Amino acid sequence: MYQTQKAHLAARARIIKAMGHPSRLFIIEELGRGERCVLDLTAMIGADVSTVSKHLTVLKQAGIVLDDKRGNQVFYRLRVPCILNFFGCVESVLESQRREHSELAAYCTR
Amino acid sequence: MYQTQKAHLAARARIIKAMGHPSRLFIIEELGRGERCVLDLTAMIGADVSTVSKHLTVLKQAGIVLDDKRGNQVFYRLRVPCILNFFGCVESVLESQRREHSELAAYCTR
DNA sequence: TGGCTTTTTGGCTATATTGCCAAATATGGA
DNA sequence: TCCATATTTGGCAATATAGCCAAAAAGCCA
Repeated sequence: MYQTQKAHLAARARIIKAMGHPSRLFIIEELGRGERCVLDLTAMIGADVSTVSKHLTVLKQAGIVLDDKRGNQVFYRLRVPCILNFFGCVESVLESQRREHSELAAYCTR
Repeated sequence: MYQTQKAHLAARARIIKAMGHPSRLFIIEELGRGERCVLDLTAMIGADVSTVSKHLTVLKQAGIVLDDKRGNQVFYRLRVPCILNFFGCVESVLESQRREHSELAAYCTR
């Protein structure tokens, strides 16, 4: 196995792993209906707020969701519409991360 | 959240979780090309045979792969063609498990 | 039978994940 | 400013996961 292939597999695995939890899967489905704040999701899931917040952090770090702080609340939404077309979505996430990285790189040398 | 929804989410999560590892993702892709025995995969992955065997067990228990013992070797293959159409695949796996369960139930009462 | 190959299992350690509580942080409003 | 609300962070304990080695199990062939 090549090193580049390993890295690619690890990147995919990171995203898929982030989806591999019932509460996070629920969050993804719910965000498929529209943006939600942390307490909304917490009420639906029925766990501690801090737990839900950490799940959201996992999803954010995997590049699956985006957050938007408005006033007191933080609204989360899907970064890419993942639910129906998943493996394509893994690629979309990776691609948009690559885009972001190259934007960042371009910004730094500007 | 309803109990049935929870169970459904947990079932999905189990399958996705099984895919959330680089070596297992590699195995899935490789099996997408055709059946492979354990040593074939082990050589490609470059880990201990026992490690690869355990990854295959995880995939098997998740309903992602099937095994077929022929003589000395065990050949693994995908149970459903997952790679392109993933979320549909989650459902296919679940459905085929349901089918299997109802077959089993029918068998037991026969 | 005995030896070789292939695969699985048991056991162990290291590491990661999950979930809670408590505390910190941030924001808006009285 | 002070308080209430919303969210995140730190810390901890319980549990799960990953990887290796050694050993067991199963099949083939001489």
